[in-house]
Amino acid sequence: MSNGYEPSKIENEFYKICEERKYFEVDGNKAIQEEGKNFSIMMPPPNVTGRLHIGHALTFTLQDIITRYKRMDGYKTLWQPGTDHAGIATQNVVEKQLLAEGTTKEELGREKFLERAWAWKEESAGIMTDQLRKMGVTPAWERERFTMDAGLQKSVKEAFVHLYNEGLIIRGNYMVNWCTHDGALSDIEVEHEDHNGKFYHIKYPFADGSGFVEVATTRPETYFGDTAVMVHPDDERYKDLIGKKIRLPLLQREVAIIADTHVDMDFGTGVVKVTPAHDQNDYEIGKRHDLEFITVFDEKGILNDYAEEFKGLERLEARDIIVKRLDEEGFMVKIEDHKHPVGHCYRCKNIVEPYISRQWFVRKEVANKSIEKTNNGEAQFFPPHWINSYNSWMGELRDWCISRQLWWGHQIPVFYCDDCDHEFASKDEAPSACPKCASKNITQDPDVLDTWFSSALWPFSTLGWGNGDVEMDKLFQSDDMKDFYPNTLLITGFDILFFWVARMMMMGEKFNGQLPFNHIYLHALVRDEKGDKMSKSKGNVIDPLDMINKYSADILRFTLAISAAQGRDIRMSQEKLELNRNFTNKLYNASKYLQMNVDTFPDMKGFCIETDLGRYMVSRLNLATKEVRAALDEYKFNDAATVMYRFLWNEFCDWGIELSKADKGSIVELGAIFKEAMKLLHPFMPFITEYLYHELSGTSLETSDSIMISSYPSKTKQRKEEKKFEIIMDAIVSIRRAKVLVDLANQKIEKAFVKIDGISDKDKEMMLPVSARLAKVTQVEFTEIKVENAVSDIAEKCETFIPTDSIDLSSIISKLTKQDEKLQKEVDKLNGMLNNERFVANAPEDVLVKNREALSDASSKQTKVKEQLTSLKN
RNA sequence: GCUCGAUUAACUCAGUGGUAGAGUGCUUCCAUGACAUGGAAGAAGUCAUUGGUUCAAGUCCAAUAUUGAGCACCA
Repeated sequence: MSNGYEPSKIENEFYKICEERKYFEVDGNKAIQEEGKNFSIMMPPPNVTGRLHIGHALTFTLQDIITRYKRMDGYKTLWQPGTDHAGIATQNVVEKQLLAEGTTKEELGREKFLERAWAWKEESAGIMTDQLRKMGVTPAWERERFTMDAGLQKSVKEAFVHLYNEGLIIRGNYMVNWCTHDGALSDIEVEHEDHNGKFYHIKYPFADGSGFVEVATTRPETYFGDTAVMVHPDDERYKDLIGKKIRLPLLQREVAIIADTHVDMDFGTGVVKVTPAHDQNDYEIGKRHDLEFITVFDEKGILNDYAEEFKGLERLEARDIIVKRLDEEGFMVKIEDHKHPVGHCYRCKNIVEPYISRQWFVRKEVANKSIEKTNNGEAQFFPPHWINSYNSWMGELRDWCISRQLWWGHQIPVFYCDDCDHEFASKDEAPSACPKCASKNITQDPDVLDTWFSSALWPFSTLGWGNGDVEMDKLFQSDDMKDFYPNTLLITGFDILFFWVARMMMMGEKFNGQLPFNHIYLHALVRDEKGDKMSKSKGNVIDPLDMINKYSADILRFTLAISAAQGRDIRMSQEKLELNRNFTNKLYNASKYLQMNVDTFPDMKGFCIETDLGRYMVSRLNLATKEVRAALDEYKFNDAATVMYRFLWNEFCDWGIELSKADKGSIVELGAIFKEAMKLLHPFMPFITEYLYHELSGTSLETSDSIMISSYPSKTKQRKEEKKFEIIMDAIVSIRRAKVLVDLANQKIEKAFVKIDGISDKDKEMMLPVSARLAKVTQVEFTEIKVENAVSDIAEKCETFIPTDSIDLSSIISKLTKQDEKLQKEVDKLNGMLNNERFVANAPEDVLVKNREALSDASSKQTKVKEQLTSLKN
């Protein structure tokens, strides 16, 4: 072990071996699988052309920890990997590439463009999954899927056609969110952000020439589509104007002044232009008042004939030109600064327009049963408060716009007959004839589905649902749906609760009659050390791959896990990584110590631990095992990691190893215990634990099984030796404290006396060499009485005396006085409680017992302190 | 505006009605044969504020303040 631990080499090698041995697959742990124990978790498919970022690192680390835990705990385990075709994102990347080559997708044509997109997908797909491998994660790679692979194309069609035939997918002309670059977007794909815009006050003259009203708008370029002007019916200022006609500025078109309570009299001028084809509210008003819907620009945002002299201009570029003309013609009253929210496309950041368009929608009723079942507790959120967000979003659910004007994606499986206009949905790739008139002239809808439509099916489409016979034998086992649906757990970020989780819930329930998950764990955001969001523009991005190179995957994983408290954002910093690097260093050195003394160590299984120290450490390991399991079962990753940090460093190293220096016979046992602890830690730090385990066993991964398919520690019983060691440790600390009093803290001293009651002679005998070694005293002696001419320390379970000629009385007196004050406080508090009749009457028995004991301990300790003080003062 | 969080040691954060916890940092000391990426001892708290429930509140309830997120939104 002398040449040190080289994480990068070990991590790559070990990963490769384990993957080749198919440990990650469903039956990778066949030898330890227990009947009826199944565990399944779906990887949220990252974008196929994406790059690993710190958020991925967190989510996949947590998923891997749970998966490895379950796999070692005897579960038949499926962690389903895959990537997402990410419609808009990927198409935009390919379009940019074309642009750089001086061409466009239109020039290329749909078929060639798709070839390009597939080629790009093939080229970059491996990058993300290779980066995942660097993290040391263990999904069942042989079952890796892509949301547009042949099988999933089938299952998407299956789902679509089913919903279509039930009338739950409909096509209609509605107002949608329109990005002039990316086309229709669903409501959640629009990000609202405050803009420092302008408020343009424009004169709208009466048609009869008798004056004007002042109308305020933030989007003057839409006024060509005005089909009314609106005031509040109760507004005294404008009451008489209702019914009057307005002639729109620069145009000959006349519109009526109508009244509607939607108007806020106190905002702006109280007069509102109504543009039903370009504003969500106006759309509703237009329908209410039976107004004309005039669309003034095309799908690319280019103004049309209605804009008359401005025809051909782009909507946003036209704004200033229009305003200038209005001003020249005397229609402009004033321009104010105005802060207001503006919707942006979540992919390209373009300003989104409300736009009337014919699109496909999934009706919101699809979700009804999933909402009901979620609230009946069929699926459980971690942390639980997320159900509130889920419910509030579900409560305001609107029809989901699923058609996208893209080429990259699942083309909508609806066909139109060119001859009889019949419309039908079909699972066939290319239906040959119209089912109504048998015409062969049929055309498929050119649009594709929202990426999230295929993602919504992920928890079951990957289990073979709707896949037909595509790669049946390779990808699936016959019982997959039975074994793995509902998925045991979903781990993902709260940022895609609506995009993805809610949609999976509705689709999963709809097609399988059961919600797709038992547990849903939503993790928080990873921020920088100051608590700021990481972003490229701020330059505060921590790249997980850099951190793996600099530290190791183990250290990155452990740091993320120990920071992952439920419901709280994670502050990531190099400092934290360094602390955990120190921890791995500690583990490495502990192994080195063990091996300096003994060459190889047995496994705990079937090995009898006989020494006092061994039995004590086993007891502590058992406690740690119990706590780690409990924490993992509740997805408290931070608690589990903290328990192991504490056990391995503060208990095993600080006490176990140190005590073993006085009892070399126990070292072989400590090694066995350490090896078991490596198994406990393995899900968090898979590589160094594997390495140390084999080092200490005298084996190697190349020639023997990995601990990742060995049984997870399960013994949780505690032993009576704990009491004994509490006393020993108390005595050692007490002697060390007493030494500080005579300024001999780290020097070896000749003699110390310890006064302990209620301990057997045999235990005393065992204590002597141990305490002498750890407290650095040549000779420790027991005493029944107080030792004169000595400094002393009063601990929980004992008193210590160090004889000395030169005692600095003042420092000792001040220490004892402080101790006395503290004890007095404690005694007072406990007395107060125990003298309170109502407390004694109401508190449970165990609390009473505990408090009585605490009181008697505290007051007997205080008595000793007081005695010391008196004798010193005399 | 509505909803959901957060507020605990100098810092980062745990905390499950029953005497307030960890790591880092700080103070003092130690290069002892696993480890200075280390070891020992210690100091450090009005649990944001104010009420309430309870024998008992950091923990439950209400209000306030500060702060973060999500949703909605005024042309």
